[in-house]
Amino acid sequence: MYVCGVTVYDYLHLGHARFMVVFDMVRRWLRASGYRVTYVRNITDIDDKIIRRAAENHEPVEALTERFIRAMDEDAAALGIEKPDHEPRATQYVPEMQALIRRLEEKHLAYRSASGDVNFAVRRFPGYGKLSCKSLDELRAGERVEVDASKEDPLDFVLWKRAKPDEPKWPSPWGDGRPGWHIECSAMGCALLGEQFDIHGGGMDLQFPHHENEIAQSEGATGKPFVKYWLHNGFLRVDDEKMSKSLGNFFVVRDVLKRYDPEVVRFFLLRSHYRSPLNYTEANLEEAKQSLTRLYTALHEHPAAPAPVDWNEPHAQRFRDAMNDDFGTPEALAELHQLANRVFQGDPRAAGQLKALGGVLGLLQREPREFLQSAPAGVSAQWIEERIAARRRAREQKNFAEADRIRQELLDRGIVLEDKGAATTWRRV
RNA sequence: GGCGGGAUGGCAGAGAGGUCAUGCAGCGGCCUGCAAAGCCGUGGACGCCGGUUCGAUUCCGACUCCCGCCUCCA
Repeated sequence: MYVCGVTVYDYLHLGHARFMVVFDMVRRWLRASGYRVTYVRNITDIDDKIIRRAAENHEPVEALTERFIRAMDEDAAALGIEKPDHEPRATQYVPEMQALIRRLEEKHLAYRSASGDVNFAVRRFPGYGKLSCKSLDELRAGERVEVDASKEDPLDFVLWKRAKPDEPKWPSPWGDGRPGWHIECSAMGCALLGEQFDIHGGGMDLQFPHHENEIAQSEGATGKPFVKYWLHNGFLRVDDEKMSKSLGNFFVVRDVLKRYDPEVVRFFLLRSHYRSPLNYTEANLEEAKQSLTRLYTALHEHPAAPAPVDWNEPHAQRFRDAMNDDFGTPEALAELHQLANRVFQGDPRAAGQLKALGGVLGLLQREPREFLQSAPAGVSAQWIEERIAARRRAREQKNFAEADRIRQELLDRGIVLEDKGAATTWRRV
């Protein structure tokens, strides 16, 4: 499985988090289903925006990309995203890209333009547009952007860019330059997974032109079908508009994680189907938190020993059916709630299933207490225990006014108390 | 202009030709010193107009509205 990764010139935003969580889920489900999965997620570490940002910062390109790759790794790990098997960087596969471009030249699918770039000739590749259901004559290239007059067809895309002054460059048969954006995925997918592979993923917006171009490059060069299944995740929206850097309405993952537990964010992202648009609002995140808290509360009250999933059990069967039907995580999560209901009703086996099935989605693996008591701002556990002890003394003396005052004092700091008979436990709001 | 996707109860969000989504919120009860958590019970929905059908929110057609892509974008 190959998934188009991130161009590393800034911190991850929630849209990145969504595709990374989604394909992490896909990989986990395929693995749980018994498939051997090799997961490749590339890193684009050379492109116009990176070069521009590095220049603005007065730092070398490599320093910029290294910094943001490290930041990406931290954010991804926080969200419970497992490392892919391979994370190839574009700059490490320039020879493979050049070899691919040469094959395209031999097949007369690529040409050098007057500007010195090497372009792909879309009109000479018969299937162009088949993935996105577009026909070349329907597309309006240049309607919103000026077209390079040296292209044979306005929709031709660049494979190799002629070097400009003060930009990173590699020697090549076509002179010094650097690769175009689309060629890297064809080259790296081919290098790591072969000329044909099963699954290719990415965001909706990559379907055209990026993935269309990948097909043209790969199938043009090899003459063989490139990918069996294409998966495109829906967008994260803000106020019902696409969230993107160009619109400036994006939320950075690390900012969101200052306010929400990373597992809540993961849960929020899996609550809707991967192809649906998902609206980011404070209220939705809050709701995801409540919902996940209920599941952890069930595991807290009835601790479950680690155990494999019992796939013969009805809840697990429905969970599996939901996941097998195009990765239906909303229904699968509903099944988790059904199990939590069973746990609260006193079914001890349900807790084990709940935890095991949660694990399949990368959820519910923490100590419940740790989740329920995570990050109350500015207070220590000792102080909380001291207040609880003071309240217990007040209650013993039937001084309920004082007991309630202490409870409110804690609530004002985001701590909720729960009396279980004589004992009192606490959790964050 | 072309292509594609969507409209579900207060909110989020699944789904199926006629019996429950699920969670949060609401309401009644139990538990509790009072709460919280939990339990029991409960109201509330399928954009609009036609058609097919014994029956459609679920199928078909028109309409309205929303969103995405056609430019870098997850």
